[in-house]
Formats: sequence, structure tokens, C-alpha cells
Amino acid sequence: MSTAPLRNTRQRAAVISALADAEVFKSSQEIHDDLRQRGESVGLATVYRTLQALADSGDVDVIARDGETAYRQCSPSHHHHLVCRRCHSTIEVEAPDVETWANRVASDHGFVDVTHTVEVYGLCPLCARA
Amino acid sequence: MSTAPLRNTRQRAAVISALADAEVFKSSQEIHDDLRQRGESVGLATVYRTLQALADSGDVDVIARDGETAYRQCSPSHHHHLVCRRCHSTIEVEAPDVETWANRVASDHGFVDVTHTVEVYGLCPLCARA
DNA sequence: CTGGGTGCAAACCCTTTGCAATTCG
DNA sequence: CGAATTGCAAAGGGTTTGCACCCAG
Repeated sequence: MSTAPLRNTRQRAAVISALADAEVFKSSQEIHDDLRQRGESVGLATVYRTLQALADSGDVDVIARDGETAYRQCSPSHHHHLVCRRCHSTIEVEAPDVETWANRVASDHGFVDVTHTVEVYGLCPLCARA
Repeated sequence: MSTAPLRNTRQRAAVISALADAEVFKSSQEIHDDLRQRGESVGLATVYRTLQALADSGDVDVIARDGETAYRQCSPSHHHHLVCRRCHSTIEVEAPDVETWANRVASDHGFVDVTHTVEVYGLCPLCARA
């Protein structure tokens, strides 16, 4: 369990930068496209590998969107998301009660090593008008 | 928006039956395997199509498990799941507080047409001992 | 009869992986 | 220099689809 050795490559920096600019969750392929459009082209496989690594180290948030995995740079504290199902705009929300509820429910049934996923979907004010 | 016309075929009945017997969430492929083992073989594509249809009509619960979609016949009322991440055993749980929280959070931000997903994962008592 | 359902295989999509060439440190 | 990283293209896993055949209504 040694600290993973990570190199500073142009590609890694590019992916992190693209992620920093993104306001919404983006899939590996979307990041790949974004990079290509700004001329900072990076191999698709590398984008996948980099985003996975970032997610593993907990530096970015992950969300399962239909059949694909999307990533986003978020605040470091534990939180959940309110996502517009149309434009994908995202708002971070906290849910202290939900945390306690999840833990209680789990321990009530003898479950250990508990995690949970909570996502709220809806139409944001802008999209709701359309 | 007319009621979808559904025929009663051997295959459809077989899938529904397999699902009824399942105690845990099962993927299309798992259902397909189950059916083959009991001699009630059904084409894989048909299993996919049938499960999708059942999910669309709200007759079964859906869960996203890593890269695949799993289905389960559940109680008709709204509820969430406590799932063992090892053996996939599942317990239905209610979360009235979570429902209200989700709705409040959403309306606070002007979101409408709100839905939410809540899943709690952990190791069940049996798997925790291993 | 006749249109929806089925089965097979090919097609798809997202993701992972093998491996040689490249580059950070 | 040596090991980690990259890129490409091929492979993989899950799911969808085209299309000819079949069967419930």
C-alpha cells in the first residue's frame, strides 16, 4: 500500500484541466472530444486510464449515467448531486440526515462496510420552461 | 399513448416466472442462464427485450450494477434497497425522510419533475464473516 | 390471416488490454 | 538509463438491431 507514483505528463495535465473547466459530469469520451477541440489531443485510452486513476484516488466524483461512467471535479467533502436530466447541469447538495439514515438502516440489518449512492434528478428551472 | 398490446407468449411467461423465483437482482444474462438450466430456453435478445419492457411498464425494479443492468420483482410501493455488494442479497427498505428531503432539495433549487435513486451497499452479515 | 414476438447473428457502444515507442525523473 | 506512460488497434463485455420466420389473437 505504498503511495502510487504519478508522473506529470502533458496528457495528465490536459485531462485534469479539461475536467476543471467542465461544469457538468463528463464521460471519458466527452473529455476526449473536448481535448481534441482545443488541440490538446490525448489518446482515448489514456483519457480512460487517467480518469479512472483520478477517481480511484478520490480526486474526482463519479456517476453512472445510463451505460457510461461520468466524472466531475467536486468539492472534497461528502455530498450528493441534484442533476438536470435534460442539460445535465449539476448542483451539489448535502444530506446529513440521509447519511445517518443509510448507516442506521444498514446496521439494523447487520451490514458493514457501508456506502451509498444518492442522486436526485429533475428538470432545472431553465429546462423546465422549454 | 394507448395501452401497449402485449401478447402472452411462452417466452414472456418464462422470463416473468424466472424473475418471480429470483430473490436477488439479476441481469438479463443471468435470467437467460437460469432459463436455460430449467430447460425453458429463451433467446438472449428476447430476454433483453422482455426485461426492458417490464421495466418500462414499471412492473419490475431496475438497478445499475457496474456495467450492467439488473432487474428484480419488488413490492409495488416506492422503496429503496440495501444490497450486499458480495452476494447481492437484497433487503427492501423505506425512507420516508429521504423522500421528503429529496423533494425539498429539488424544489429549493426550482427543479421539477423530480425522481431520485438511493441505494445502500454493504456486506451482509454472512459475507462479512468471510 | 397479420402484426407483434422470437431467434440468430451481426452490429454497436463503452471500456479494457497487449505491446512497441516514448518520455519523465 | 529505467520505469511509468502513451497510443494505437485489437479484444472484450453488455446490449441493441436487422431481418426472416413463427405464432397468438
